[in-house]
Amino acid sequence: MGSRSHGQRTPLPQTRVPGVQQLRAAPKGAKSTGQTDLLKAGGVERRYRQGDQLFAQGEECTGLYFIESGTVAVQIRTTRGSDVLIRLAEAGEVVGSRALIEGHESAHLKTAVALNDVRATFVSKASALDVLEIRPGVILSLLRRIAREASEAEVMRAVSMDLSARARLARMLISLRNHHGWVNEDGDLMIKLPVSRKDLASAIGTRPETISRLIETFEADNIAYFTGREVRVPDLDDLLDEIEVL
Amino acid sequence: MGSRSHGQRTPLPQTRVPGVQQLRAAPKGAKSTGQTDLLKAGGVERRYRQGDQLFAQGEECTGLYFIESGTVAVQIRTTRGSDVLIRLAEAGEVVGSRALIEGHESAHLKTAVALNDVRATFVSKASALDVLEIRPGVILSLLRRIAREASEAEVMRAVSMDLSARARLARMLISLRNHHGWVNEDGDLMIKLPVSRKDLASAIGTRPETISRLIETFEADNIAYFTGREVRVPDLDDLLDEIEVL
DNA sequence: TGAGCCACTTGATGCTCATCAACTTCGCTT
DNA sequence: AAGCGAAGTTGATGAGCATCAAGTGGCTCA
Repeated sequence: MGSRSHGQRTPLPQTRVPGVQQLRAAPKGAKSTGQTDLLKAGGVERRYRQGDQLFAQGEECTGLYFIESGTVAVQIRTTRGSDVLIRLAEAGEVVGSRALIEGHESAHLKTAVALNDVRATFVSKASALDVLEIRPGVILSLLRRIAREASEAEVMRAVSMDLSARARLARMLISLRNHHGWVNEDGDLMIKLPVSRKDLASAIGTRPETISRLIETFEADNIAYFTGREVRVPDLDDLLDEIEVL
Repeated sequence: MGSRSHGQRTPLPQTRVPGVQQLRAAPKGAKSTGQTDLLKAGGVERRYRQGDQLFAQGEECTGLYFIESGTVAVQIRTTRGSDVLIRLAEAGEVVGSRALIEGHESAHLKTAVALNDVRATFVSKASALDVLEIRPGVILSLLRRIAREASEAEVMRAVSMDLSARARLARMLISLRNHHGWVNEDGDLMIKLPVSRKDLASAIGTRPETISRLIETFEADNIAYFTGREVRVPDLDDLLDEIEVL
């Protein structure tokens, strides 16, 4: 458990988080890159209610989804029926890029479900490829996005593996802060969990019981207080101390 | 520990391996896609001896490396000085794609070192971007590669986490088979480990001591026999039984 | 040839977390 | 409001693996 700076409090916006987190710093949420607008111009808006699926494992890949608002969970179903949460895709991210990978019909390996009301721009594979053929700039921008996500996932995998469950939960909370965090009237950081504890557990590779017990220890250590799906973090630096920085 | 088909023996080439492994099936090693040849045309060949670094963490990203032959280890150095092996890049793969991500000077997050004699085509960032501007097909091909790697890493991360160390080692061996496996005179599958046990350990998120003990159990169960960096696998199906398929 | 170093092995011990089971609470339906 | 199922909590137990420590063997270098 490495000790960190522990200096001044850092209330809301973009705190320096070392390591992997750097990758997330740049144009993630915010508005689209401009370049990809061209791509989205050939798409249609789709809306989903909480629990709706954008696509399901085994279905044919038909196109890309640009998430405009809301949160999408990307899961994989194991042969034994349990769902593993692969990632949470937030506004500004792209889901379904596998559509572009394979030349011909290929099946989705994952399932994407809306965790709340979601607005997304769907761009069919054909339409996407058309644009990409004639507009190099667009695809370069898309490449950057996907390369970023690739790099992130690679590092995350390695880093996650030799971190304690406690540290992984801390990491999860911090990464949720970007899209699901705010500051309440007392100046405390608040985070609204977009998923159930079961999904939270599967996202960090542990079990719901363990999540419960970790919550217990977090509260005992005055690091984070959980009530339902709301989390209150009295001092962000204390939470940052937990992530055992890369 | 799920029981599998256990039917006929499968000697050398492309066995069906379920789950993640599917992703690797397609154009991985083999020859380049043709499209990327254009990209490589603007590059220069570089040669590295065992132990040489292609680039190091902290250095500026200057371009892409297409690995023509040999094996490259991509590592990340933690703040406490220990190296974590992120991935092994084999012939046909691309290393350093981060060069394209950031617009301006950006530092490598990882270190890439040659595990044996390596031949690579280096394409400077500027040169790459030039080609990409005018040849959409090229970038599309590059995009496919990176998207594939991204998807793989994402799934791997999730899958790896709730697998036993034993299963992860089995997985590692199977994935090494692609580029480091052959069949000996007795018809047994042989694998030449490209890394030390310490690196092997860090690659699967465990410790060298654990690797030792796992080897012990593998030998006790007649699954794989280790002598130095050579591994003999009497029956591939027995090894496949260990991976606790996705 | 021996000293030293590094990779690897082996053993003993304890911590973290999964598992199984029972119980509580919440949200939803009728 | 009662009843139900899913979500979450709590407790007891044990397996898996990290850790610390002490070896062994092979390698290089003086």
